[in-house]
Amino acid sequence: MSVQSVDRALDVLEALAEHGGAASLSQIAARTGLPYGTIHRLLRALLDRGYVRQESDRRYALGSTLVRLGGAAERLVGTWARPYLEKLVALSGETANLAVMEGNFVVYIAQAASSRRLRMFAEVGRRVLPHSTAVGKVLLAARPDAAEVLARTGLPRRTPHTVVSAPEMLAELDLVRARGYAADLGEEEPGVHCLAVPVRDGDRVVAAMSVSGPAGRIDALDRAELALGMLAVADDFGAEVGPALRPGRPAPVP
Amino acid sequence: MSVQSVDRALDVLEALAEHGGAASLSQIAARTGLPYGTIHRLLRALLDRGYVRQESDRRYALGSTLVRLGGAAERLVGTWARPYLEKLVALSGETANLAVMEGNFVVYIAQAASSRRLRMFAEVGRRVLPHSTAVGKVLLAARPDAAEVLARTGLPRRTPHTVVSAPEMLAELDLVRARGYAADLGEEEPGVHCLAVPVRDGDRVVAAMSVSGPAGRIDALDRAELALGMLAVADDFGAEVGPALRPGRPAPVP
DNA sequence: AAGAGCTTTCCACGATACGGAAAAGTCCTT
DNA sequence: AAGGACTTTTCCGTATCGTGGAAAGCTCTT
Repeated sequence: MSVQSVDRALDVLEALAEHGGAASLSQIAARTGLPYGTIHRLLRALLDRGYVRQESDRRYALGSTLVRLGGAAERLVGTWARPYLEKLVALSGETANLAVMEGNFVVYIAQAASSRRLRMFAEVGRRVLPHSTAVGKVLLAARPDAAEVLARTGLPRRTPHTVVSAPEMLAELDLVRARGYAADLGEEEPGVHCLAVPVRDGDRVVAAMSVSGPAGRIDALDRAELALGMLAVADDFGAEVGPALRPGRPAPVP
Repeated sequence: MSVQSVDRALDVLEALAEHGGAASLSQIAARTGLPYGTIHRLLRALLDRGYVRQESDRRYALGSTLVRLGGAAERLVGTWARPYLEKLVALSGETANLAVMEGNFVVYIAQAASSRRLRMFAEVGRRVLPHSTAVGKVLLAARPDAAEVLARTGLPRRTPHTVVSAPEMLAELDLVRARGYAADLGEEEPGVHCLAVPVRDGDRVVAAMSVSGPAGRIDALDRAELALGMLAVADDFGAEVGPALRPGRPAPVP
């Protein structure tokens, strides 16, 4: 139920992105499994529009049109979210993020950085699996099909603390639902702890907001109290812009 | 020599961007001239991949995948350009930008900010008409079809200093070609002056670099001397990464 | 100089996207 | 509330448009 050539063109773009933004035709072929002729034709189409540029060594790289388009998309999402994320920064002193579910992945779509010297690096645009992050757990906890998602993605170990057993994760999701927030205690990145709460549009969870920082500083905070404050911010945000984040369809199966 | 459905899908994305990132199906139809059924099918394909989101009022908006891709593209272009832009900042003390021509527009694709308190705001991703900016004049001066571009875009007045007559602008472009750099003396934004130089790949101008800041500070500098320094930096940059900026096709006519 | 590897072009086939038109849904207006 | 106008979504037969294998053309090694 989609357009083959568009789908493949997007595959090509994403293959480029995963190669750090630049790759040769054969590298793209290896990654996408598409025939050379096809890739070349798609690249020409993207080239004509500035979505891709060709370097002097014939490799292909993501082009400047994407900078503009991505900027527009980011501004769109960012303008809505910024004031609320800044409230979270004020509340916690740590970097705040907004994330949504995209297929089986979690994508960070906006950020407000803490003003502290030691702080989380910008990760707007980053895609991670849900099982090893606080935002992921919140989003997963809201899905009736959480078990299937985990079955599809697996629970790869990211650090010694990552929860790698599906039943254990499902039990933790019950806990998340019960207390209304999720924690990540160095499960995605060693030494980095996070707290996340759901953003609701009515009774539906459409996104998650989190604060993250060095383990020591996060653990020094009263977790339940901070979560309470975060929930208030997230509820305000959800009431204002929730509908705009609502996904078009339930869950694309890979 | 391109793929119809990919081309149209990109038209749809760009139509969305031009509507401020969100638009209804019929608005997209009005802008692209494509039949409803076709647009709907393309939107579904983009929806499935997260390039577009559907809001609760059924309007379509640019999606979060674009944030990720745009970020990757920006990082890519930025990495190449940063060291050179920073040299310009060191040279002038002002914010430096890299811009390319995209169709009839000028797009800023990278920036290095001045460390001064009063400085230009980030404008990566911004699209402006060429006649009212220093980078625009440099890029226009390099095109044999400058007159046609001006005829297509017009020369809308942005400030009291904007040059709004095409013959006058063409005369100024001659001057730009002759002396090798262009100036914008408050023609795009009141009180903001810029100096721009071409980035060459061989004998071809593929981009422009500029420094911009408050009128007083820019005017205090020796313009010819600064331009000379900037040209040296731009030539180095062009020699290293010029080919990657080379546009794929001449100029899409709107 | 010649080869190996990668990129680009070509072309006949048929799968795929097209798009008009009808159905379904939504939102004003009376 | 109910009708009507508009917008969005679905449908389906047809012709077009994209497909991909294979050959030609480059470029950089051995």
